[in-house]
Amino acid sequence: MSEAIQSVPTETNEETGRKAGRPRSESSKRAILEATRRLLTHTSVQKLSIEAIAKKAGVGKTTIYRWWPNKTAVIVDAVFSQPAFHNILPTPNSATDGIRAQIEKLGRQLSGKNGRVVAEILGDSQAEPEALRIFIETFLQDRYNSLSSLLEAGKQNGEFAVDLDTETAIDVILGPIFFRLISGQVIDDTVTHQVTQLLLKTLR
Amino acid sequence: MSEAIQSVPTETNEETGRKAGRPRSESSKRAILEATRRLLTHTSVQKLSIEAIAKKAGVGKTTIYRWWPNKTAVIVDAVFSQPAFHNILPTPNSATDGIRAQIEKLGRQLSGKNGRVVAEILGDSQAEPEALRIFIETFLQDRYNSLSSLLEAGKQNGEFAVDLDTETAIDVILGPIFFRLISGQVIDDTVTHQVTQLLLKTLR
Amino acid sequence: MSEAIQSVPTETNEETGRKAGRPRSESSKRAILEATRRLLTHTSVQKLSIEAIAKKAGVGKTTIYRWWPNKTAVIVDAVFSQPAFHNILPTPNSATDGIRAQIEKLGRQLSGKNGRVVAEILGDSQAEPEALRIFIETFLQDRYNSLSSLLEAGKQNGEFAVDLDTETAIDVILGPIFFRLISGQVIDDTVTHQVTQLLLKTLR
Amino acid sequence: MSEAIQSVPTETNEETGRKAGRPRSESSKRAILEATRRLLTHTSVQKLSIEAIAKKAGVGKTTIYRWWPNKTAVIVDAVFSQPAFHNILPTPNSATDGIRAQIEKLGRQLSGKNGRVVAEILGDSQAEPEALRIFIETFLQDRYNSLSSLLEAGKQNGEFAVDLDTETAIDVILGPIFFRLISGQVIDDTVTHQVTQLLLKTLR
DNA sequence: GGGTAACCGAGACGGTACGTCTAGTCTTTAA
DNA sequence: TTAAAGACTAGACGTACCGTCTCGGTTACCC
Repeated sequence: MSEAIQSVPTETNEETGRKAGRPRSESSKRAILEATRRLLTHTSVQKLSIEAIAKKAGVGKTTIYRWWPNKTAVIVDAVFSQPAFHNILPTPNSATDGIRAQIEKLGRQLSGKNGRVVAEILGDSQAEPEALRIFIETFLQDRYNSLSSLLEAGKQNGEFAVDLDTETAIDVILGPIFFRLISGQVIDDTVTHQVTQLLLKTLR
Repeated sequence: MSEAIQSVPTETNEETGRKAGRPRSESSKRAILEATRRLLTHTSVQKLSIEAIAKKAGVGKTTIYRWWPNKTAVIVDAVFSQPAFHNILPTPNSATDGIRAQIEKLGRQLSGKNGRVVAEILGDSQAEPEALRIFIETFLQDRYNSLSSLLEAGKQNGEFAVDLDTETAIDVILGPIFFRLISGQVIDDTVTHQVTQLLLKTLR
Repeated sequence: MSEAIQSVPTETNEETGRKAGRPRSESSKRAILEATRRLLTHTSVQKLSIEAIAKKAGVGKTTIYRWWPNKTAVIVDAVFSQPAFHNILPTPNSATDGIRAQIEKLGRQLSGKNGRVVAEILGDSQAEPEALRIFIETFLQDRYNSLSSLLEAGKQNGEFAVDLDTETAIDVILGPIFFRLISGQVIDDTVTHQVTQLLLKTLR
Repeated sequence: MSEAIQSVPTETNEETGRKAGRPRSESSKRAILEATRRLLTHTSVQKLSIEAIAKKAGVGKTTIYRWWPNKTAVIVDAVFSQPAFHNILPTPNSATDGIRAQIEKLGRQLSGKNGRVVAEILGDSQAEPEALRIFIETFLQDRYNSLSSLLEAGKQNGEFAVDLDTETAIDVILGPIFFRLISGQVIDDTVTHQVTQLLLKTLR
């Protein structure tokens, strides 16, 4: 999202590397994302309005529309740019451990207030494919790729069945957590642990 | 007021169970649900408006608000009252067969256009707990109960592991299908078949 | 409905003048008028709704519509059936005295809260000729006729100029009071007295 | 929010008197008033809706509500901004002539279709003091002031009685015309002429 | 005393308009 | 050229009443 390049109009200053005209205000960007996060603690994604964000951030609506295509994009940006949603995990000892770690991390990310917000974003995205695409690219893709690698590795080193279909396996791994999320059920360590136990049996 | 004794106008008729006043128009109800279904083939759940339904059904807005608390309730009613969504399955030969049948039926119900509509309803419900409750009661509960019974039976007759946690098992069974639904991936017979294969191994 | 012609159904009883069927409920009528009066102390004529009257009177809306053609008719009935609006004055000693009495009585009737209600009724009637007709017949006609008689008598006995145009004279007599009413100015004894003084000079 | 300092965006420009932001659209304003006038030729003031005006003018409802507090304000604006309602009269030879001219002008303004509209506006205003205030300021005040000046002048130069109460005199002058207006009687040159004849006698 | 006609209350019906809200766009001045 | 401000069209929201209708049920007259 951040430094989206877009067009090359009006020359460039050779020395400073700056473009002509007023530069983009980084403080406005920060204010918008911060305002969005704050507002999300009190309102649902659907009820959150661009106008409210603009007002809270002390920013014109146009400024928001200039940098993000729609409401969902702003929210996705605001939510998933938070450190808690970064998908960095230590290199695992085994594929099994890696998958276990992935599920548990996901479970923690989707629990509590944060989980609710993600559910609402995901819910909102059901109506508009473009928003869903952004959600997937920003949040889901990473998890998907990690799991894919782990599964392939596990199949090669004998941890998992060789004839295991990777795509299906990923559905079975991610599905239960997301199902609990969208059906309004609690997600906590006990739950993720039990799911993991059951699943790992399957993959062998 | 004064001497206006003249009978007590029978709040509710004890015998017939009828209330005073003009009775609800069944034809209006039908028109509303039918209009909703028709409009959903061209519009998304979010973009569908009560006003459009009223206009299409030739009905006053008030009539809709009188009988349903909100848009989602109307849509849930319209969609899930269709025969395709009834959860009637023949008594299975075994718990395994029963679960397989449930997954495949669910897969068929959530494929194609119908699936998209359900996804949008579910998405919409993420913002409002009341809507989610309606969705669960109307659609999910039945599937949940059926699976619960089948799993218990399977545990008793030795088809499934005795220490299997029923709730977790259900999450793992329903999760993958719903995950594909809300992440915008195709759901078809091949997919459900592969998921079923993988899962049934787990439950033993 | 169907076979309309046949027989002459019950017409009217020759002797008693009663029709067949349940007679009009006098208690309902009273309740409606009373409720209307009560509500008018808190609401303006325009904001007063038939539904509110029906509810307050414990009466079906149909009953109101059966006996009065519209809201204004009910209100006119409710307001002008009050004793304070009866136009009974003692026989005057002279035409001059009679007119003076008429103006002062009118002034008293159109002062304070009652005046406001009449102004609102009159205001409402500007939009619908039928309502205006009812207002004139119920309230204005009497005053008009009385003044007309007094003026004719005055012309005959020499109190007023013989060439005085009666219609114009009435406009000039009633006009000032009503003008103050609708332009929101106070109407009290001082005002009516001053108007009377000025007018009576004119008529000679 | 944080360090979003960057200038104070100049609430109002001191020199040009312009505010920040897009200025009011004069063409929308014209379209609204024009649409209102057109619609008033077919509908009564009460039945005229803001929605109809907005639609006819090709304007959002919000734009109307932004600039006028209510329906009556729009209509008063639309009606009384017409040249026919400007109160410009040549300097009269005498106070008597001046008052005669005022009455006749008023009579012409309140005759026919225009008169009906004014009556409806005035009627509507009976329910809401704010609307009445606007009506008085926009239409009545001018006439009132003119008459007041003429009467004072007449009293000084001996045309009228010195002890004449100005306020009462104005009530007596304006009253008859407005009374005919709101009681649905014709207003034409004959009528105004007769009223004038009668009144001018009084004032001496 | 049974028939029947007009009444009654309750309240649902198709509509219209309200005044508010938000979306996404447009137009201005200032930086 | 971008920013903030704020006006613009468009259209849905949920509410309030309108005047009509359709029920079950109640009188009061008529034969």
